[in-house]
Amino acid sequence: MSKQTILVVDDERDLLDLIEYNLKKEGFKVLKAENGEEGISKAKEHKPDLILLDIMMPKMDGLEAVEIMRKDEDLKKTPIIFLTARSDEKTEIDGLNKGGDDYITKPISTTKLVSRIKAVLRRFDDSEQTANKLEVHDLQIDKDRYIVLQEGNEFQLPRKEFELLFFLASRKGKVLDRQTLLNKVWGDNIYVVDRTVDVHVRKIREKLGDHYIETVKGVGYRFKE
Amino acid sequence: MSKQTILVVDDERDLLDLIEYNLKKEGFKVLKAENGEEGISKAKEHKPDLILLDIMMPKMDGLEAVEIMRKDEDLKKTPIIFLTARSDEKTEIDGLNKGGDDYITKPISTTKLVSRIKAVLRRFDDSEQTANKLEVHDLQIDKDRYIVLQEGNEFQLPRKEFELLFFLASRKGKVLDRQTLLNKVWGDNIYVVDRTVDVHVRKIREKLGDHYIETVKGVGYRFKE
DNA sequence: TTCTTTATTTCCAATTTGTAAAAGAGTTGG
DNA sequence: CCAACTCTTTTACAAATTGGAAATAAAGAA
Repeated sequence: MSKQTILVVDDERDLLDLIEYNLKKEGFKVLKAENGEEGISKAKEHKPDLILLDIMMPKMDGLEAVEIMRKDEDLKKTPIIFLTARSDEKTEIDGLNKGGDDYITKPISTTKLVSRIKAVLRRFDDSEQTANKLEVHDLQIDKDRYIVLQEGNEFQLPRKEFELLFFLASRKGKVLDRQTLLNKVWGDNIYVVDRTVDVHVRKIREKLGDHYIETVKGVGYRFKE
Repeated sequence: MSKQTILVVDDERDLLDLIEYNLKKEGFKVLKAENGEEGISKAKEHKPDLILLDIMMPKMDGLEAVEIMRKDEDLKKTPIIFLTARSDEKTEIDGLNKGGDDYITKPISTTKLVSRIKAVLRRFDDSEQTANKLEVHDLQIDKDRYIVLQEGNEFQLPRKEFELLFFLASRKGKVLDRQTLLNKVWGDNIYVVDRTVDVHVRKIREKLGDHYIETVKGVGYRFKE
């Protein structure tokens, strides 16, 4: 496995360095940013595996930053751990509602920090990497171009439909329940009703025909083998 | 799968009832408590699958309660979701450090509440550890695909029939009485008459032939060895 | 035979999915 | 910045399937 990258966003430079030192010792690649804006731009640029985000910062605070990140397609699924001073009694609590995945209070025990990071990364690790091009039945699904070819015809599916199709097709034959699909395709911290999956399945069927995705009643959906 | 139990601890009786109503509608079993003490004792007694815990309560508040629960062997690993009023700016943030697993602010959208609960439960569900493929006699039973293969022919059994067959086959040779089958296949707190098993056995025999499942009169059924 | 247990059928209820339509978000181009 | 689009999500209702209870028949044991 290649080195995992962690972006640390905090306005205290000393703390930033301390964290960097400890994470590097653990074999992570570390990026630093000193405020929300810088954090966002570095996040977009480097797509880190995890973001450590201070809540209290000048310019743009952590909560604002999260809201923006969660709207970004690429960052939507990136796990975020908040850092917060224990005495921040006024800090908004709903950081987790806004899309954080864990919470760590300062002062920080570096041991704890590392183990929390590893725990969160583990939770988000979907090791199941697949190639970017799939050929199944008479379909060619190209994730680089977000395009589906069916007997020479080119379909440009909307993002969610495409990703759902891609995920199902990459696990051909396996029945996947709605919750799994939501977690894997939509992301772990996105909460939508599971019937949303049905609607997308229907739209895919509408465009490509209904012989690719099979319904397994009471269980979920399966890409035909 | 059997019904999952959720313990809701909150001092506002109206809210308690509202949550109960919505969770029951979703098929959860619901326990209620109106303060921390009651919450702890009910938690110890019933070992719920998840606890929804209000932070602000008279007598013993949610954070105190969590601390105690986390010291209890049985409750240590039970996921906890905190409920908190949006305006509780003074509420201690470190609930999550003390062992909370998610945070929900009031006023509560019941749709969101339910999906968060399901997400957390899912994260904590480590039950899926059994092999998913069985080969017995001339049958291949594949739980990933929810498919049974018999000499090249593919059967797509309805869920209950499939699960019953899978369960029996995975305990080849062992006689299982109806009640056991009901508990294991239907779920612990589902109450149906035990003749239901007979009907499903018959349907399986109808499709795959009656030489797989043997009747042991007065006792139950056995998958042929 | 008679009593008990299981097999089988049938019917209805409950659950699950399909479908359409509307509301909500986000984008794009003028 | 607005208007028009497209995409996403929710909601409501229809359609399809599954699951369960009851009734009757058949089989086995005493």
